[in-house]
Amino acid sequence: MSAFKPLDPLLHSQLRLAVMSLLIGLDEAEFTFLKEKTESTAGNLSVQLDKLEKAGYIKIEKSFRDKRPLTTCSITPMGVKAFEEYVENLKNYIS
Amino acid sequence: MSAFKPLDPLLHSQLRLAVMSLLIGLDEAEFTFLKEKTESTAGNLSVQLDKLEKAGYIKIEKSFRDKRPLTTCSITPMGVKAFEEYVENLKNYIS
DNA sequence: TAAATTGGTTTATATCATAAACCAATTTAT
DNA sequence: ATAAATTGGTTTATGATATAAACCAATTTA
Repeated sequence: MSAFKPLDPLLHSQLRLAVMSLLIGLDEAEFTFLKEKTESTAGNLSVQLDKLEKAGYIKIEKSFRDKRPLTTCSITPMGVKAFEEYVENLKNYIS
Repeated sequence: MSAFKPLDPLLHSQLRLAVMSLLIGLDEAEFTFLKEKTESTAGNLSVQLDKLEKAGYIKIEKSFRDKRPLTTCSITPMGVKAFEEYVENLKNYIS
């Protein structure tokens, strides 16, 4: 019991975890919203969103609004599962 | 409320967190015990213990037992505080 | 006395997080 | 009209980090 299960390295990152934490409670979120909430730089956020998308944890949709580019993110079922598993595993470390 | 407070980078590491998690429940622990429990390599563990010690989070004592080197670790009050704060901050991310 | 084991440390490497630099388009100021 | 600033990002560079691999000294076993 209570062994230290490995923590998904993709989620064990402050910014990516914060993003997932936000997305899990929302239908979708815009790039700028995530940037504000996480207080990250655009560059860092862009890179980390890419990684989450490549892992299949989030979906990224690009469109235009008021002639401006608009990036919208949402968590996937895979992402939800990964997040929940990460949290479960983490509990062994902090309880 | 529920802002993403920064996570102490020294604790936001799987192995170091596991070590702290073990030490917080014990008076002291031997190197080999930590190695077994965390399923880490000796090299990795050695490096991470060094970092925790340099941060003042743990105390490392070296002695001999049965003519063999014996490394014993214990958490410091500073370490306890840092761990507790880390856990508190982490909760914003996973709840 | 050679080989294996114990209990580690040091070094090398590959990955990661992050910031800095950049880019295209739009809006605002002159 | 055009230059400067802003928006909404992406790409690139770099320094830190985690980890494994190599190493070392002493002891024990074959």
